[in-house]
Amino acid sequence: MTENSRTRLVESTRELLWDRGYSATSPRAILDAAGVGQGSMYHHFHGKEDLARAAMQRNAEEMRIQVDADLAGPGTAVDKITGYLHRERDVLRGCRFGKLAQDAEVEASAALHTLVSEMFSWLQMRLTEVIEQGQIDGELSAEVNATSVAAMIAATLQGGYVLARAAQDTAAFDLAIEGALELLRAIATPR
Amino acid sequence: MTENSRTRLVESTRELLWDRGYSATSPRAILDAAGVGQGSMYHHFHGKEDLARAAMQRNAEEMRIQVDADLAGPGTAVDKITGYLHRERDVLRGCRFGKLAQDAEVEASAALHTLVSEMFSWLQMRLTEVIEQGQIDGELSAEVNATSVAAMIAATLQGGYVLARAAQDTAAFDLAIEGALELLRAIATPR
DNA sequence: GTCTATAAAGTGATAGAC
DNA sequence: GTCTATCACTTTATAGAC
Repeated sequence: MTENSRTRLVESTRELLWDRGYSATSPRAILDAAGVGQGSMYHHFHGKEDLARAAMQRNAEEMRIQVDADLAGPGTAVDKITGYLHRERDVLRGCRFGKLAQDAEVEASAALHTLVSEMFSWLQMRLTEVIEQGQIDGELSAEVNATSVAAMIAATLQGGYVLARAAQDTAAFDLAIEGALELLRAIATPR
Repeated sequence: MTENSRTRLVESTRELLWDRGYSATSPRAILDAAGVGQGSMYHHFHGKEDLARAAMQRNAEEMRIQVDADLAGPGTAVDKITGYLHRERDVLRGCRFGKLAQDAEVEASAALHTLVSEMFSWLQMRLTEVIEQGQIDGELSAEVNATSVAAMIAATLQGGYVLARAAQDTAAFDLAIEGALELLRAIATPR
């Protein structure tokens, strides 16, 4: 049972980080959610920042597995990106990393910010690879810059979360994704 | 001089809201930045929320004027949207409204959330109008859904801010914008 | 109209009992 | 390894002097 409190702390932190971000998440709220005392947290972790780091590392592991599952599957580049963008998401809750990227206290913490930064640069690299392969295969126009299209896709996803949250309606997210895919198909050669 | 303290409070709040969001901005920080005492704030406003509302209303006025200036100018639909997307921005500071859309305390306040929500629905409406006019003029393909392309453009902008902030580098923002414009031009008929 | 003093509650962290 | 008690500090807000 030695690892049970630790795990519960990390899982509670992951949920609270997702809903309220880092700055607005108090150790007290984490302890209440995990159902453990304060001493337990300071035994397993150095403090709030250290606990958040552990939670974000778990998020990164899961995210990489999910993205790889979407992008490494069979089909064309458009199929892969469509699969990635259409994956079921908790849209109104937002992106676990996107929310933290905007958090001033995360930005002020090198340890925390690095995790966010690396996640997004890895994602854009993976998307770029898929688009470049599509160009090599003659599926996508070689005229476009693969890096910028990859950035546009990652941005549409992140911005879709923002628009949906502003409208309190997932429709805005779905529309943005649809728009990106419509335009992506416009640079695909009919086969 | 009766309005001087009030104005200074609103302006300081606008800056702090932009940098730290709503939850993380304390009345104390606002007072320090404005250089006025606490009684002054509670004389002019009911409290933190009321002051934030006044600051966000000012932001909304400015935003509408700027967007109208970009989109109501001369040129084609692609020209207008290119002008809007290429407007000089303080990218690493992010979007005044996008940041607040993600703030849990803003979402919990009907008065504050409404301002964010109305801003984004108005923006998407204006972008949709421009794209629809481009389709009527035969400049843009009638095949695409104007509403979804408008959502994609708004999302690319918001997401571009997120990516740039994550990378601490405006290049990610510029790439995303470039990608969106490349694809937009792909549905424009050469003239 | 603006100030300072103060309050009650919450913050992140430490101490020490068990 | 986990608990509760406590700390110094900050939060949003009110009271009352000037």
